[in-house]
Amino acid sequence: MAQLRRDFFAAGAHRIAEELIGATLLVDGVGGVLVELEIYDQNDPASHSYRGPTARNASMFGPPGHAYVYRSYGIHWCLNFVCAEPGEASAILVRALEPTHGVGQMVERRGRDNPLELCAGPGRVCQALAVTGRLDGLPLDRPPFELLARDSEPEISRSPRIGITRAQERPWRLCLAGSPYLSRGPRRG
DNA sequence: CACAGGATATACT
DNA sequence: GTATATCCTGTGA
Repeated sequence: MAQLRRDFFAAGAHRIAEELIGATLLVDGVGGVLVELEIYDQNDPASHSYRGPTARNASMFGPPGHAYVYRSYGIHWCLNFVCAEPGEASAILVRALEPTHGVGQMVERRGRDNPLELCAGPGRVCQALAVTGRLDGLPLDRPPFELLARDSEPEISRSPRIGITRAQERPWRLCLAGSPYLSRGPRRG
């Protein structure tokens, strides 16, 4: 598998997200296969970047190929990949992984061992991979991050995004079709 | 199934 | 300043 360079992200988030389903994400050697992603672009009322830069979302307006990590509901962390298309600040939210590397460490960090729930949800992914605000703004092609391109093209299913109230109709949740590691079933948005 | 937990942002007074 | 909403999850009913 080839390491993805950060200029891979200097394109539209929609196209990039399709190419990332099935790729492998590691943080300090711990991680797995990306099976669920959501797209947020600047023309999107549900995106943090919609109303312009703030202290929290500054990374979304920085160079593509970097991480945007934000605190969710005051408790959890959520990891995004910053993308860029002309005139936009867009990002891809990592919602679920299929655990493949360092499963023991993930179980230890999460305090739970159900493999189907280890990384099924954006907050769980960050807990299992020890992603916190200290990684906000860091490049994705340097340690502790590692992104490996997929070997073959998977079947992708699209559905509405989760946990938002605006622009719910946009089918910008991308899943690896049939994966049991999703944060929710492939149906029902 | 309902809801607490609690950072960050926005919309009000 | 207060109030309300949010890219969520574990716990207890």
